[in-house]
Amino acid sequence: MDHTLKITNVLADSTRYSIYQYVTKLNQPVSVTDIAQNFSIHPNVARLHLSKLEDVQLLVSRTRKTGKGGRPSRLYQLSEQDVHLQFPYRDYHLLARIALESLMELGMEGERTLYSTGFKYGKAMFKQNFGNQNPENFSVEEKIKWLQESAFIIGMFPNFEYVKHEETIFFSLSNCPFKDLAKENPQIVCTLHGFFLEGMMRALFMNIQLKEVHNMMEGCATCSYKAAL
DNA sequence: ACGATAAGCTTCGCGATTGT
DNA sequence: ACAATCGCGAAGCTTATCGT
Repeated sequence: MDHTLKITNVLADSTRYSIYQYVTKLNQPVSVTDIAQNFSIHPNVARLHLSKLEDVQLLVSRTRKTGKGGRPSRLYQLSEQDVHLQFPYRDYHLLARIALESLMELGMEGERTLYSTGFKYGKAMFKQNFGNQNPENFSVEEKIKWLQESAFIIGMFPNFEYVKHEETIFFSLSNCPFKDLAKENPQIVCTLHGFFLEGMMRALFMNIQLKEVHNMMEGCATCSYKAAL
């Protein structure tokens, strides 16, 4: 069967799609038992769903020795390989590469423009979703909730932690929407992503300063940031 | 080497849904 | 109305690892 058809077929099942989203958000390997418990389904069914997702390379699996004896359990996690579906066919990834390379040709000026545009788009992205609200009237916790919802819309699943006495928000991203491009040019793309995120946050927190703490391109499980309010 | 253990795999049947 | 397909659960089988 055509690979595209296979993917649509696999994701057409709502349980399977939910499992895929669950694994994406969790950003941790899951076992058949985990899925069975979380979705209240029989382990056989969970296994079937997971193996179908693996079949189309949305997930990959490996075995885990328990150290307790017994057959090792199988752990499923997100595939590093990106799966794209576009109808009709479009190649925005190629367009992004062309645009990025063109900007880099312009040197420092191009780089600065890239970052300021990223910032602008981050801010606009947030305002597009929640622009009608006045941030003045809301608590930090409520603002964080908005940020989280806004990030969900564009495929990021951040975990926020607000440390009140330090006036600081820590957060980590398990899924980078720019990962594909970041692999080719981590320095530029990750910085751009930082500016984009800062733009999003600046829509809510007027004086926020964002700093990258960990980067998944350097082998960390997530990208994490520290934002001083 | 072998038994115990734990987990995955296979097969079958049931019921619901969809297609002809 | 009937056939085909699919999701699901149960049961039994197989496989891989550990401890003795």
